[in-house]
Amino acid sequence: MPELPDVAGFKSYLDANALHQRIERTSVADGRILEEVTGAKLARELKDASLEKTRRHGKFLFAAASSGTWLVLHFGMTGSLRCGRGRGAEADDDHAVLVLHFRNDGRLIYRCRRLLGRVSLTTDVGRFIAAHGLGPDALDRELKPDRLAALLAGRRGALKSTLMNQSIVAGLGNVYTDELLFQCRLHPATHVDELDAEEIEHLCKVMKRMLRTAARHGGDLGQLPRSWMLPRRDDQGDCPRCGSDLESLKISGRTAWYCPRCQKRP
DNA sequence: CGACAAGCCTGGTAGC
DNA sequence: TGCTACCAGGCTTGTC
Repeated sequence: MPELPDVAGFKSYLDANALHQRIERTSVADGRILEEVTGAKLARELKDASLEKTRRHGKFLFAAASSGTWLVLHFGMTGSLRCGRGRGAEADDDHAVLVLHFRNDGRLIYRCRRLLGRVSLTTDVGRFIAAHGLGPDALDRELKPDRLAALLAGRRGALKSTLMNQSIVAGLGNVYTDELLFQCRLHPATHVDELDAEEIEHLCKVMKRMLRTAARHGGDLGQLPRSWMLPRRDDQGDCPRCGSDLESLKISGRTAWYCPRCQKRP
């Protein structure tokens, strides 16, 4: 379930392990993850180049190759990165879908168990973001409360699905949206048009704080504050605040977990 | 065996 | 009437 904090973790991982190494060859184990690019083109563009720096926007990770192109990684629900060295580094990895083999015998492995992730190339990150209709990154400094209010203005759907809409704000998924609603004490069925300006301002501040905290830990659930609901988000879970059993319901086809006592319907 | 989880795209439709 | 926003369904596969 890679959302913004998890992708931020992949970014740090790639930065620490896979930059400035010359790429000898690229292999694609399953072409279904490729978007508007062929395996042959990907290999051609990356051969003899090295990854020099990375950028993240929402749930997308971009890695600049020295050849001038950007490798675009989206992780779907089950994607992740891993680096290996030596023979057999990916032999034990059934879900290695894309592998960059470096000259120094290291490799960057993009894993994707359910093949819902996407790999692409772009020459212009800004244009890619615009073409995919992505809204501002949820941690963008320019995304202040009044800007969020403007983005939500005129919307009438459920707040939860609206926050998960990547064309409005990029980065939040099902899991962190539940946590955000929990921290704001908003019932998951709350609709956007029920919020006043003050509530949107609070929502914005809590969203930033939550995502910054989670991103610092690379989305590692074990390191999140004890006051958070997220690690308990299942039918065994109880509310870290009041101890009530957590409940779930479906909002736009997605499971929403919440505390029935702390998150009252308005 | 069928249900379910997740992100996101598609297509039908509800609502202004 | 016409457009947009909304939402259910499908993709995918491992797990229960």
